[in-house]
Amino acid sequence: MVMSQLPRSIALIDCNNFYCSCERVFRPDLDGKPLVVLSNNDGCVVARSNESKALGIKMGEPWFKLRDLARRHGIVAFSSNYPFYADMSNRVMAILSRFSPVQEVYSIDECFLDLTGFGDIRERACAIRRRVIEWTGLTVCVGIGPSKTLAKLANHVAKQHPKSRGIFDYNRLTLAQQNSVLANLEAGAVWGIGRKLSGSLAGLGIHTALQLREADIPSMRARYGVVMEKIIRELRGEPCIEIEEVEPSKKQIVSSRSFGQAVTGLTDLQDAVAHFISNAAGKLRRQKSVAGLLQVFLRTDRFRPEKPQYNPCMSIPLPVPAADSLVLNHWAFQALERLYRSGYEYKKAGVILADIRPEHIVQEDLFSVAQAQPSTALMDTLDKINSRYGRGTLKLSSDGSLRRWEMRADNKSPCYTTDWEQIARCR
DNA sequence: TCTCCGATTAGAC
DNA sequence: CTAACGGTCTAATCGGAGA
Repeated sequence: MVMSQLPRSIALIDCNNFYCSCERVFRPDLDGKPLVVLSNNDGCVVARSNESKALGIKMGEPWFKLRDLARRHGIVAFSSNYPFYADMSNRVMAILSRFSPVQEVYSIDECFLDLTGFGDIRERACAIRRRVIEWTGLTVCVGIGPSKTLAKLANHVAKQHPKSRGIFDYNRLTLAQQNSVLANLEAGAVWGIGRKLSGSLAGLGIHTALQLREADIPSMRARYGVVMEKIIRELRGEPCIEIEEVEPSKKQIVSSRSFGQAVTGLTDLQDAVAHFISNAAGKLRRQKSVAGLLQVFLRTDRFRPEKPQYNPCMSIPLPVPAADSLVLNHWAFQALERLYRSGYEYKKAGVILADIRPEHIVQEDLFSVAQAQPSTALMDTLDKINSRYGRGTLKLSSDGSLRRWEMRADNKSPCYTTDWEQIARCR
């Protein structure tokens, strides 16, 4: 017997204007006002409410260029509050996970659910929306399609058309309707097609998602590689990108920051680097890995080309792979001392942990005296205390005591959901 | 000539 | 008042060094 394969129903659920909506949940007085949330250092716009989008504010725009517009329209700008958004995200993801056994948390505000085989998909999508709004105050859109790429695309359509009321199921369309949806979408709206690629595609006369779907796979693959082939196949309804239920462990961990003010002295840089190391090493230990390579880099202000520029970087292969903050910090300081030149205004610094592998298969140096990683126990204790009493309760003595490099954050909301002290402070 | 590596690029959010 | 332009991550690709 030949079974005709029903298309899979993959849903992409995405919170609308996530960071702005989080802020609004606890500030209903801001309903109807244009809101933006700024990146670290209050640098760029990374989230906009509908009112801000209507004012023509673009994603990633530098905030200082918008000061005038902001004053004229009473735009409210929040500094980003990541612990708060992360907590709200966890709540949303926990709710969504009840609607399917197969979930991939794709980003802080998005996840894929496999809804294949559930009876009334549209009813299920409605239930998802209702539940998330009721339990968190956040609004989500649900896009459904036979592949992740088409689910993303359906989600995009759901967001664009108020008529869809937040839900769009590509699988329910006739072939003619599918064609018309794709014909009305720019190729650049397809997941994986960014600025450069849409420009290049336009040169080939490919402007719409429909034209991209119809493109010749062998020649597109020859020109652009495997990724493009997968995108085209997925647009044709052939799933090529699997749902990843278990989060793969990181292959690289970066901790870096732009400074609130230019930094010139070595001690300030050491202070910042110690902070980056404890942050990165903490993440490394959380995923039970060790790093074999450490990189340290410094940056001057690239937006001021008239000032002397110096952007050095140093890689240190570690004699024994490590996750110990003290060990990593030791090597980072060695690198920093070699990189540092006085007379420059540093605007950013960071560390990168690479060559990452699981901690348990670490091969000890054959000839070293068996010294079972001296401060593993110390790091263990440090991690436990910090996770119980809050990040930054215990830290390296050289970490963050000077804080001259600290970021700008002029309008940060309280950590409403994660910090009792700050909850007490709101009315 | 082939392979491996680091650096660079492109994309996502 | 002024100056002010993010952070993390992956995969693919490229080009040079070394086998």
